[in-house]
Formats: sequence, structure tokens, C-alpha cells
Amino acid sequence: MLTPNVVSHTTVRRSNLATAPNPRTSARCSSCAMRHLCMPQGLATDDMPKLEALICSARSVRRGEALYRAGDPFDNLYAVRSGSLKTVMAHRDGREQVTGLRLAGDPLGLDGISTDTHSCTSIALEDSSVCIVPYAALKHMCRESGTMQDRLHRLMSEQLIRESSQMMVLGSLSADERVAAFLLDVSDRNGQRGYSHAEFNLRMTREDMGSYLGMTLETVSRTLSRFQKRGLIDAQGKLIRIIDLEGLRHL
Amino acid sequence: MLTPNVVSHTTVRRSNLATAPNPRTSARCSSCAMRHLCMPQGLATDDMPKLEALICSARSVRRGEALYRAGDPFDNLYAVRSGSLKTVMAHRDGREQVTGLRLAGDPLGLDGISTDTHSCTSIALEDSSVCIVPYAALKHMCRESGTMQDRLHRLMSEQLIRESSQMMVLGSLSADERVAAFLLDVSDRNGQRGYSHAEFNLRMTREDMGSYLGMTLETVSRTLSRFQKRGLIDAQGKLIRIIDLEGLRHL
DNA sequence: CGTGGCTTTGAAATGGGTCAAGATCCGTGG
DNA sequence: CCACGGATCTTGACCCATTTCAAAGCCACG
Repeated sequence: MLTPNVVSHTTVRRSNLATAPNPRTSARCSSCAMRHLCMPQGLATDDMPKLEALICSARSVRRGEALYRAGDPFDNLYAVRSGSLKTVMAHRDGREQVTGLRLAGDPLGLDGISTDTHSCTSIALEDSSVCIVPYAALKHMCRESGTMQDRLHRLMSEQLIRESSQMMVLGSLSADERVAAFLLDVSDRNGQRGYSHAEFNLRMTREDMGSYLGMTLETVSRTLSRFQKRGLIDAQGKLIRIIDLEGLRHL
Repeated sequence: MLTPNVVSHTTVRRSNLATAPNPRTSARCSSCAMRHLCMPQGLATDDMPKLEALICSARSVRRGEALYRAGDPFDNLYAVRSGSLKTVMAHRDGREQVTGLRLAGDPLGLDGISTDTHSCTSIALEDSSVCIVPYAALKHMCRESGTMQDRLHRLMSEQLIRESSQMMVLGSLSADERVAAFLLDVSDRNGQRGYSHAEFNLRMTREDMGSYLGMTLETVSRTLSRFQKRGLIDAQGKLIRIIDLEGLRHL
């Protein structure tokens, strides 16, 4: 069992297969929002103290619970502190589309800025905890610190790119390619967080994956099975081990 | 022939079927970037002069030309002044996906902020002109003016929502629904700009549309023909007239 | 240690893709 | 102003990747 520490950004590689740290432990988090919300890659530290002082209470969200729902008034941004969440957007007829998977360090809630109302729902895929960043305070801070401003802009821009890429996945790739792209993306992001590139616990269900990738859960399942037969991966339910990274890359 | 004026935000309804105003006319644009880049809906005017002074030279882009290409260094944001452009993202294997359609007033280039490099290519669908907004200057300004800062944030957030919605279209809707959603989106945006909700000239080719909607050009064509037979629209090539808006809404 | 949710797998059905042939549009040059 | 040629669009026929429907199995958790 891991200690309830926040993800460290050292180069230590360990797998994140253990269950999430107890989300109930802390009400305040010190360095997490800085590192995570305001750019995974450390960077300048001069105005970290400011942000830390300003921001950063924590909230825990149980598996299946919503951090916020579409339509909720928007006041805070969040940064995933531990665990993972999915963002979901609903069509008027009830159909739902998973629009994102957020891992430790990822920002949440940016979509709320434009209308002062959240436009998607964010649901924990496992017991998770997030840092709360009051948007008004952050905005204020961005006017004092250019570094801060820069980080926020980059964060939003990064998110834009991520979504464009997902549009590309949905619009142009075959089922096999989509699943491969997804596995590679998660592998990569896991690696960036100091976890294993090769092995991870996908907390999403096959249905969530399917929704995110624009296909049915059955097709996801079949595709994973096929990948397994071809020796590309080893999948035991939600536990995925990538065996042939290059193989996946070459589709 | 329309005068080379910039889109007005009055309630005047007119169609935009006429050819675009001559893009070569002006090297400087006064009020356009304000209104357009910094929120289509006018809003506070107190620091407009500042922005106008700061920003806002114009550039014209001929049909088919790129405003910027993926990989280009990022220095400026743009706001469409007249005409329209598509944004395109390329997969390494060469496949391309149209990721957006930008009409008058829409921002362009926000994706470049995160890496100081444009990550998609922006191509004019007709002779167009854009306002150039040097990002460094804008950033500076956002630190002086909260209104400005707010507008920029909202702009980016709006873009995020737009892309999420498109993910929903790509991931969850049938071909018919996609085409209908697209037509309704364009109709709506056209209306917001003071043009007709019912009639517009889609400058994209069927192939562009298909790419944007994750389907082939043939399917787009067939779908439009079917819509026409059902009396939902009247399509003469790129010229689209929506006859039964409600019908389209109900899929 | 049972029950409901999740996953796997099969078989059949189908929506949309692919390929191909014409028709139409449009910019260009004569 | 017209004729030409390439790009774009439409339509048909066939095909196949993915969905749909169905039936077990698995497992995680209370």
C-alpha cells in the first residue's frame, strides 16, 4: 500500500497499481497544486509560495461521485491530486460521451470559465482527491505574476491541443488505431508522472473507453483481445501491460 | 456586392452569399479585433482604445493559402475579420483531420500558446482577412486590464467547449445526426453574426465537411441529398438553404 | 458466498465505406 | 464571351468493419 503522499515528480519509477491513497487524509495540500495545476514540469519557483498561500484546499471524491456536474455554477478550477476522473458531456437526448480522462496533475473545470457554468460533468473513476483553486483568486494572481499567467494560458492551450488530437482520433482512425492510440496516450502520461510506461490500471470500464473512443464496449473488448493474441499487450481486465510498444505505434 | 465593411453586430439580417470583400483593402483595422477577438458580444468599451492602439494590423489570406502551418513558430493570435478558414491537424502518416471552421470574429492560433509553436494548420476557405494580435502584447495587456484578461480566458474556454462538443458529435452521433448538427451549428453561428440563419454558402468542400464530421465525402453528399428529398434543406452545391430547422433538430 | 456489474465471445445485421462512372461547376486562357 | 480541363459533386452497386443482440463467464464487494 502506498503512503498517502502526493505523486512525486522524481524519476523513481513505480507502478500505480496499488489502490489510491486514502482520500480523506488532508484538507489542505501544500505543494501539489503548484506542481500539478500550474504545470506538471516544476519550473520557476519564485512565486510558488504566493500560490500555495492563496489556493489549495483539497477535496476528496469517491469513485463514481461527481466533482461537479454540467450546469453547476462555476467558481473553482481543480487539479487532480491523486486518483483519476473522467469528464462526460451529455447530448440532450441523454446519450453521453466521455470527453476526457484526467490523471494526477491534470486540470479540471476550465470549460466553466466561458459561461460561469460547468458544461460537462466530472466523475471520479476511483477514490480521488483534487486541489481546489478558486478561479477568482487565480485570476487575480495571474495579473500579478506573469509566470502564473503564462502557466494558466499554457494549460488551457494544452487542453485545446489534447482535444483536437482526440478529434483526430475520433474522426480519422480505425477501431484498432483508436485503441492503440489510447493505450499509448495513457502509457505516455503515466510515464510523465513517474509511473510505469508499460503497466497501468485503467480505471475506466470498457464502456467508458468505448465512449471516449467512439465505439462500443464490445469492440473495445474484442480489440484488446486481439492485441493480446498478437502479443502486443497483456490485459487482465482493467490491468494493462504493454508488451510491444513499437508494435502498437505501428498500428 | 457588399461593402468591405467588417461584419456589423447590429440586428440587421442579410445573407452572406455575396463574395467576400476585397481582402487587400486595409492594413489596419480599427474596431474589428476588439469586437471579434475579444468577445463577439461587444461588452464593456472602457479599454477598447487600449487594445485598438496596441493590436490590430490586418493580413489577408487568399483562398487555399495557409495563415500558419503546424510547426510554425507562434507569435500572434488572429481573429477572422472577413471570410472563413478551416483548421487542420495532421497525423504522422499523412492523414488529415479538419478540426474546426472559423468564421468572422472567431479566434485563431490559441493552440500555439502551449508550445510556442502552432500545432495545427489554418487554411483560408475563401479570400479572407484576419486581424493580427501579437500574443506578447496581449498578454501584457491582460495584466493591466481585468476585462481583457477575462475575455481572453473566456475565449479559450469557449473554444474548449466547442471542441468537446465536436468530440460528442464524432463519438456519439450517426451520419445523419452529424450532418444535421453541423448545419445547425453553422446556421446558428451565421445568425449570431447578423446573417441569415436559413441560408449560407458553405465554403468547405464535401471532403472538408466529411473530414470534420468523421465521414467520407460520398456519405456527406448522399446525406445532403436525402435531407433535400425529405424537404429539410435545399442544397445547390455549397449553397445551403435550411427549410425545416425543427426537422433537422429532431435529427 | 451470492449477486449485480463488468467483460468476453459468438453470430447475424447494417451503416457507412469503397470503387467507379458520370455530371456539374468554375477558373482560365483564348 | 466562350470553350476547355481539372476539381468537385452526385449516384449506384457492392463490401466490410463495426454494431447489435445474445449468452456465458468472471470478479469484486457487500
